[in-house]
Amino acid sequence: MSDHAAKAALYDALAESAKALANGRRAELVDVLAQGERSVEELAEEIDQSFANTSQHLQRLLRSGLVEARREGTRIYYSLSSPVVGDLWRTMRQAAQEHVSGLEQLAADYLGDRSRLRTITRDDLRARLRDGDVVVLDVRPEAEYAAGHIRGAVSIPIADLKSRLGHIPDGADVVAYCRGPYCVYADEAVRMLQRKGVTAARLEDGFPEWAAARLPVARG
Amino acid sequence: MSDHAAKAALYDALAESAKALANGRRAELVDVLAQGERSVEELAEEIDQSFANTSQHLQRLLRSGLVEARREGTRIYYSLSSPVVGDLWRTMRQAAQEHVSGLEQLAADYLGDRSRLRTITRDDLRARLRDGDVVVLDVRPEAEYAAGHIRGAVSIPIADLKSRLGHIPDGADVVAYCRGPYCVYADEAVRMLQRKGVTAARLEDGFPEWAAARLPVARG
DNA sequence: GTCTTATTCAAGCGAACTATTGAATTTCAT
DNA sequence: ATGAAATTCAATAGTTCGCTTGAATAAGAC
Repeated sequence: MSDHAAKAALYDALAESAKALANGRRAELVDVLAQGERSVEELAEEIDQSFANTSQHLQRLLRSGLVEARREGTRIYYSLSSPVVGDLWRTMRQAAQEHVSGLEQLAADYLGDRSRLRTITRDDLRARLRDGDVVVLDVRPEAEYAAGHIRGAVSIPIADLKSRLGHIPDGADVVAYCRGPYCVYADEAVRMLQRKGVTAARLEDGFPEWAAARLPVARG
Repeated sequence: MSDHAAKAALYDALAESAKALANGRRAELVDVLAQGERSVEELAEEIDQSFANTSQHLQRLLRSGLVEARREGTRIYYSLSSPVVGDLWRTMRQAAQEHVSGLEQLAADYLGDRSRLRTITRDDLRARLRDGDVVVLDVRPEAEYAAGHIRGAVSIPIADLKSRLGHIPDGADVVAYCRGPYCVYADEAVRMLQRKGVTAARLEDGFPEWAAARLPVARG
């Protein structure tokens, strides 16, 4: 093998990890898997695709080594192979945010108007958690809360929020969070709370970013 | 537009930054551009491709927003749009290192046997620079040294090393570095020095990694 | 065993990607 | 203006990608 053929082959292999994420559906899959392991069925539901297509994308991720599979009875659970995969997804998302044109508009199309949605940064939330003057709501599905959440947060899945509004103490200052910057649950929660007269804001991003920043987390 | 169509469009856009890097030749281009701006001609030479093909890949990177172009007379110089692009490339490379199977073999095919090549980490080099008991050699082309180098390093492009071996003081302890972990210049330099009886090691990676770690750098 | 459920496999087809070729464009120098 | 150099454009062909459809497996329940 000539020298530049060997070099080309090496860089082709390095590009494999990018190829694995070079598809919107696979990006969605990784985004969901960053919350914890999932079965094919759950994943297909999350990304609005057929089983066969979802399975195919998962096979591709599996071949790239970025995800792992585990069989449990009749179900197969997929998960990210390591934290570096989450890093890759977040870095790639940030690069897109800074450089891909038209992204803001697409985000607005999906998320709606966020201009009236108060947001706070991780550092702000951390400081306020230390002061203890804030109620933090994890509005993801319960299983995701169990797999890991911001230390001190309470689990109220978005679907249950309406019926549990009474549990929010009067005059509370609420911060809601969910999966990440493009997750709609926290937006919904904040809007619902604001309509009820509760002071509420959303964390700028989600749990994976919190954990990646090595801020305090808890499980179970 | 229905909700899951909007979501799909958003994630498609987020995946654009990965698509831009999802090709070995474009990965090589970004790797070179991480050293500083280059003309199309220089880039085509570096990645062993035709002008037309190189230009095409650059257009694609341009469309993704990851690189910028600047005209100077008859030449057009490309450069990375921001540091986050370098972060993306390094993260993606690390993900490939950890998860893409067969990569080690491909690296060995290109780089040859590295088992006799002493390597030192960034932190080690930093400590030894503080103690002042080491000669650091930047063996990249001179223009790359000028665009930025490890503070305290001396520029001896690999092509000039042979004729300047006399300048290495007797009994010196040398560390050579170049573009990154898969750059061959430092390997060559260390081998050449070791044959001459000089104690030499290569930095595990290259200048962009040093700079990204916010270790001391200099210019000019 | 048979049935059911979860997942994968296999084939097909339109779309996008990649390298090649040769012509066209832009800028500078004469 | 004319010519030369650097780069891009346009057309092409082979390859891979991505979604659909329907059949095939694998594991557990009956």
